[in-house]
Amino acid sequence: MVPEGSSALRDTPGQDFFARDARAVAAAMIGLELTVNGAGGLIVETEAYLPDDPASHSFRGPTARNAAMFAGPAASYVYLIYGRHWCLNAVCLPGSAVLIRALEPTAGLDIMAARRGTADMRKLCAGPGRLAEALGITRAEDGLSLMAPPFALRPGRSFSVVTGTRIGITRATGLPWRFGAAGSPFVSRRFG
DNA sequence: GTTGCGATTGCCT
DNA sequence: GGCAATCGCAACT
Repeated sequence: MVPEGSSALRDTPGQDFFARDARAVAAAMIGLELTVNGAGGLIVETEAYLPDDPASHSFRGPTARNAAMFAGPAASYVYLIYGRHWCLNAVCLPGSAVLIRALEPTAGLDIMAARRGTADMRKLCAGPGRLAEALGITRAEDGLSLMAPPFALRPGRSFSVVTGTRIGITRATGLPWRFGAAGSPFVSRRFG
């Protein structure tokens, strides 16, 4: 029996896994192992963004940038932030997505260290921009399915899930839509 | 056509 | 803790 409030998935996520409220998906993604061309790790931090959410890129409807957010469940949504960092999302129901914010590195450590220019495991994938850089994600991956190569998502480890407020946003602050693996040293910021 | 700014990071004090 | 970097997008004239 798995304790309530913890993550545990036995099977590889299918489209139905993503076709749910983004908050439920964000919590359920904690503990999954995500790799891109063999490099990646366990998801330890996520955030949910919804259609009627002022902080979401989809808030004002479809645009050129956010098209992937309306491409259907399990699509990736990759965007550039501050002119320098790529961020990876998992699309859920139309106009909603889960920002993948941090991984506990488990696979392809050498290539991720080379891409990041550091071997510090704690900083390899701690933050959405760092994670994308370590996995080699750019605009080229925008709109691709997370259920097919180069992506791979499969059961990893069960964690107790904690929540907090989303990071770095200026609108709709205060909502507890950030999810993390309790006690993980690989998150971008500690949970209060 | 122009302008303001962002779901971040790394370097500096 | 403060702040510059850097550019594509979307809002606005």
